[in-house]
Amino acid sequence: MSESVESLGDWTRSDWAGTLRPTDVEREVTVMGWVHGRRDHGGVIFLDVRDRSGLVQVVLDPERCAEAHARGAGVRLEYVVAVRGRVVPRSPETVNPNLPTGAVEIVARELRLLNDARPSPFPIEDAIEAAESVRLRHRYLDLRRPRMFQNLWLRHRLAVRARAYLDEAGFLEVETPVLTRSTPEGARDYLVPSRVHPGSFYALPQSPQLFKQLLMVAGVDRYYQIARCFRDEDSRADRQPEFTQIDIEMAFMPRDAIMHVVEGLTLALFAEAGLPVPPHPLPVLPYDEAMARFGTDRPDTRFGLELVDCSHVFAGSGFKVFRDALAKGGMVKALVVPDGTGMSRKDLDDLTGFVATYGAKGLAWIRIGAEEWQSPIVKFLSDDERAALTATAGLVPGNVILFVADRARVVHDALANLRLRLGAQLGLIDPGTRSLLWVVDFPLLEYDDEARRHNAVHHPFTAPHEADLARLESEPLAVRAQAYDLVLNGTEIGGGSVRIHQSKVQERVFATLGIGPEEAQAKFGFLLEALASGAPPHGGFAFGFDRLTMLFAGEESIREVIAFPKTQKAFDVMTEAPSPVEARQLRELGIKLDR
RNA sequence: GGGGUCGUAGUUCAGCUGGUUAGAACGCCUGCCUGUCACGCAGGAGGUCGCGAGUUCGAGUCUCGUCGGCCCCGCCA
Repeated sequence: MSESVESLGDWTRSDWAGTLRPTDVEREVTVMGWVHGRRDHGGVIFLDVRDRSGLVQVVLDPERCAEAHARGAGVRLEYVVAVRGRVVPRSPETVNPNLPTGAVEIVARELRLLNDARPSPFPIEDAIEAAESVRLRHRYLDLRRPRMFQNLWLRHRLAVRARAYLDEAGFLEVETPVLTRSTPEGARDYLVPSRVHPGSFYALPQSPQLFKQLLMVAGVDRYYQIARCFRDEDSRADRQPEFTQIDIEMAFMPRDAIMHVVEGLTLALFAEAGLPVPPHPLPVLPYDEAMARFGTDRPDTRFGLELVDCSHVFAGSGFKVFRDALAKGGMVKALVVPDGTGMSRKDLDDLTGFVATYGAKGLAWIRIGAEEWQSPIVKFLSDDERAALTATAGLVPGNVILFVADRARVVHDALANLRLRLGAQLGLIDPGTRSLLWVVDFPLLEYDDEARRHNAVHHPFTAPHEADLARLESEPLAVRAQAYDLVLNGTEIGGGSVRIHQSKVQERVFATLGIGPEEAQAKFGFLLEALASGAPPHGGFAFGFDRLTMLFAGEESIREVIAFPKTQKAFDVMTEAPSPVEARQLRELGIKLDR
């Protein structure tokens, strides 16, 4: 076929294929795109020509234009064509109501075959789902599908809107280095060997965190960047080794003012995505309350089914599992399923297996009947306990109450995930509603049992609440951070904090984290020097841009909103990266492989 | 690192209790067809059943290992 391929010549497109309407009738148009469908009736041939806007039917009529018809005989699916012709109305019985362009068609006057194409490994259709690895291997074909183009388009619109919004608010987009310094905090770094410094490595940034703080010291005052970030950790449906943040930092702003700017941007992005703008100002939920009510710092508040703390009920219980958990400083919490009559014994067993993945050793349950309680554990409960439980949990017949007893961490983890599963399973979530809220007042530090030291919950540059600062050394775990997360439908779409801008405070936090002065100097000396050089009060935020776009697009994986994503093993099946390199390249870098 | 699940034609899948020639649809190729739009009709090509061992007279099917995709735990803001 390739010998019949023609040049584009001086043709230019006059119209997108999918935009033609009856108002275009009688116009001479030129459309260009891919052959999406071909119906050859021996005489007349119909071509569906597709571009990113949609498709339009082209008629190749041997009586009206023999040459175009002859060319059309050799055309196959996904060949690239340019068509010149007249837009005509279709006769009433040939109108296709399933197509936006279905009331018209183009009668070809000239057809140019711009390129041929091998058969596509999968149909270019939204409705037909090919295996993801096949789609990724031929991503350029996958992206021809309307849904995928819509996702790219939405992502683009959101980026444009974010830039416009921040520009109007006085922010500068500043690029920060991609080749930077490894900092052993946080996630594993992607490393890049240095040729001119053998044995030394750059790290790809996990975020531009330190650079944006330095820009505040520099007096930029308001910075943003749509920044690529890298983390060498295992992927998930919502995690890729490289991902994008809308990264923001601003100076001379207290926490609430920063949150106000971020909130304004978020609402603007909702509008840009064509979604109803959530009620605002947004609800603000303290971390402690989020954990108590939902067991997680990113609650999905589209439905109830909140956790009920039953610890006080079982303090001296005859049920050993509960009593022991409490004696060890743990807790007993429960979910009350309003109508559990449809839950079988097998359903309950499945849920037990489910909570086990989060470390819960069991899931106790009681089925509240009109006459009696049905449960393997009911025989251990006293009348007083039953009365107290009924009052605490507001139990009524038909309920099923599900308990987890363990350390707080396990109880919350298990019940938070169980709550989400039941919410979905019981149809408690109205897919039309959206829950957008702030979670604030995170603890500054958490205790790492294994390493036997304190870790920063957010990162080590997060400012403590001023009121809590005095307790940093005496009661470190009681110190709240000036940090804030934005949560949409139970997914964290971004987070930020007021940063420490005084080197004395930064040194105290480092000390509490067990980072001595020498180590701090070695790892973050440049930051401490900058803080000592007139750093203004400042803080910022970072949106997970992929996640945000995913949620707005209604997709279940960020791979659907990333043009060229990697597999779970961080492999690019199209380019086959990563790949082995030439021995010479390794020699230049001074690298010897074990194998 | 661990758990689950999947892997059969280009694609999506079926393939029973292990049984001799591995099927369907779509796509592809050839021919026919002047109003279709999931066009239609006739014919045809196309398979390392992911890979490797093992059990067996015999393995797509059973066992073990291994590789890969996806989901999850660990890890990770």
